[in-house]
Amino acid sequence: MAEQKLNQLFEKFLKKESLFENKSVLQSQYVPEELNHRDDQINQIAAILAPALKNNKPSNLFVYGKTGTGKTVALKYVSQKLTEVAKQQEIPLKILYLNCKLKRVADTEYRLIAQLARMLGRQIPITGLPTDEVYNTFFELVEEEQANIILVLDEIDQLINKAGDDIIYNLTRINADLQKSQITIVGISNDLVFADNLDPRVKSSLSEEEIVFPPYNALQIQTILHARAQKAFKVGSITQGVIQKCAAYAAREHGDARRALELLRVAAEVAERGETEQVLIEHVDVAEEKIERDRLVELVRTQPKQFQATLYSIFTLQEKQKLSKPTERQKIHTGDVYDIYREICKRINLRPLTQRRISDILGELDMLGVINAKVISKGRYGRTREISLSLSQTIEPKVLDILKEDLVV
DNA sequence: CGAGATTCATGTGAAGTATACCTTTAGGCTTAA
DNA sequence: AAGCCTAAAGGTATACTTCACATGAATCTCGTA
Repeated sequence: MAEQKLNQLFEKFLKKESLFENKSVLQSQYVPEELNHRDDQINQIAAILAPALKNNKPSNLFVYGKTGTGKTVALKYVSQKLTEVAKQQEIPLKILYLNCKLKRVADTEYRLIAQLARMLGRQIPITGLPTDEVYNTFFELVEEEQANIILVLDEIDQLINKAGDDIIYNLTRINADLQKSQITIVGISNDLVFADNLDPRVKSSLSEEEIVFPPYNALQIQTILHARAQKAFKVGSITQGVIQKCAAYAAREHGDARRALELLRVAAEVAERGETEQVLIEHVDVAEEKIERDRLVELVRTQPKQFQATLYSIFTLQEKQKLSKPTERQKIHTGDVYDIYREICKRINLRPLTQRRISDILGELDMLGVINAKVISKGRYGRTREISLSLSQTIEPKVLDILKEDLVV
C-alpha cells in the first residue's frame, strides 16, 4: 500500500516539469559571475589584496556590514578571481575561508587554529594537544606552503567575544617568524561597533584597511533577484510581483539580500511541491514562515540537552502564566526558570547543572535569538534576567514538539 | 521630605574539578637471525 | 636483539562547579526643615 503510494509520488515527480533551471544559483554559497551594486567594494578589496600577486604581503583587512549586504560573497568573488590569476601565473597564493561562528568548529582559539591546520591538510584531534603545539603545527604547515596565505575569518566578532582578542594578536605575530610564507588576515564582522572594544594593538593591526558594506535598498535587491532568477528558473516560472514581494520583505529587514534570495528559492520550492505551474505571490508568504520555522527547528534540535531542558522550562513557565493570568503577561525570572529546570531534570533523568551555569546558558540562548533575556534590577527585590520567548505564535508549538521529542518528556 | 544606607536575587569573574582525549614511554611479547 | 603491541603515565582543552564578590534600584531610616 505504502509502496504504491510512494511509486505514484515518484512518478508524478518525474513527470512534472521542474520550475528550476538551476537551483544552486539561489543557494547562499553560490558566487555569481556578476555582482550587482558592489563594484566599489570589490575593487577596494581587490586593490588591497592584489599585492599578494607580486609576492608582497597585503594589508590586513577588516570588513563591516550587516547580514546579507554581500560581504561574504564579495570576498569569495575576489578570492576566486585572485586564485585563478595566481594559478595562471603560477604565483603561490592560498586563500582559506572560515566561518568563526560555527559552534564546536571554530569558536575557541584551539579550535580555530586546529581547523585552519585541517584545511591545510593535517588531521588535528579535537582536544588533548597543547594549544602552542597546534600553533606550531599550523606554523609549519604555513611555512611548507611557501605562499602568501590569506585567512578570511567570517563573523570574527563572535569568535573574539567568546575567546578574546589575543588570537588575532598571535596570528599577526606569526608573520614575524615566517621565512617562506606570509599570512594576511581578513576579518568580516556584522557588528559595526565591535572593533571599538578591541585592544588597541589588535585593532590597529587588524584594521590596517577597512571597508564598509552599506545595506541594499529595495530596488537594488530587486535587480539582484532578477539577475539570479533569470539563471535559476525556467522562463515564465515566476509570476509578476513575486520578486517585488521578496525584495520588499528583505528591505524591511535592513536590506538583507541573502534573506531575499532564500525567500525566492523557498517560495519556488513550495510552489513546486504544491501542484502549481508558477510561483505565485502567496507562496512568498508561506515561504517566509517556513524559513523561520525551519531555521528555529534546526537550531533547537542541534542544541545540547541542557540547553533544550532550559528552553523547555521557559516554555513551561510561559504556559503556566497564560493559564493563570491570560491577560497580563508577567515576566519570567532566572530563579523561576531554574526551579522548573530542576524538576524537569528529575523527571527526565538528566543531571542538573548549577544555577551559575544555567545563567550562562540563558545568556547563550539570548544570543541565539530564541529568547529575550535582559538583565534588570528590581530594586529591593534583587537583580535578575527578565526572560521571554522570542518566537512567533505560529512557530512555538512546532518548537515545543521538537523539545518534547528530544527530551522524551 | 530627601539623602544615604540597606537589601535582595542573582549577575559575574576567577579558580578549581571532571571528563575525554592526546602523546610518550616502558614493559611484555613475538619474531627472526 | 630487534620489532611490535599495549597499557600506564603525564599532559591538554573544554564544560561545568565552587567560591566570593559586584550590582543597582526599590525600600527603609533618620536627620532636618
